[in-house]
Amino acid sequence: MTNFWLMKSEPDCFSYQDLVNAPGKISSWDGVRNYQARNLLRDVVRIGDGVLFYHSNLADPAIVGVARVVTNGYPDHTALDPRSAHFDPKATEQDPIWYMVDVQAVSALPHPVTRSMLKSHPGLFDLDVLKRGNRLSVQPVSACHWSLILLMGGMLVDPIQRRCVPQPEPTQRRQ
DNA sequence: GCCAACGTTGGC
DNA sequence: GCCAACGTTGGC
Repeated sequence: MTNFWLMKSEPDCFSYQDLVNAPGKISSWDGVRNYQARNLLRDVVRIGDGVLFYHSNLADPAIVGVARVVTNGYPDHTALDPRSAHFDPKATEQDPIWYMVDVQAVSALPHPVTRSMLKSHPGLFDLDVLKRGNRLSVQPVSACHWSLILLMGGMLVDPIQRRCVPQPEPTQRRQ
């Protein structure tokens, strides 16, 4: 069963283009230091899951691309490195505390789906990232929201599920 | 175990 | 740059 996620990153720190430029278009998603997100990365996120790449902390935050999870969760070794910005003195080899997955860029959205676009779509009123004060850097996305956001971004073929994106049922039909 | 203080996130 | 929301820390 494929699950879908939204992952947030400040593009000044790590952008979707940085992921595209990485060897094999793959990078570890390291530095997550929140227990709720850690639990998702360690226990729930799985190889093959789809990722919406969200650029945060901008004048106009936006979902800009699709990525794929290419590893299950494994210990985030940057927590053990005193030189790392994400060093955690409580982490040890025996108890790494923090976990990460690797993600691979799949396709940029033909056009970014901005936060204001997300907010203005009635089908996305309950999207987690739009909720006030939601700071979780890894958030679950429903299959419906996933498809809808791909369509809004101009992507007609789902590159994760390898099929046409299902068109939403028209709510009204002309005679 | 409570809770005030503090640091961080991130939209605006 | 402001500030609300949230998570963590640490004194008690």
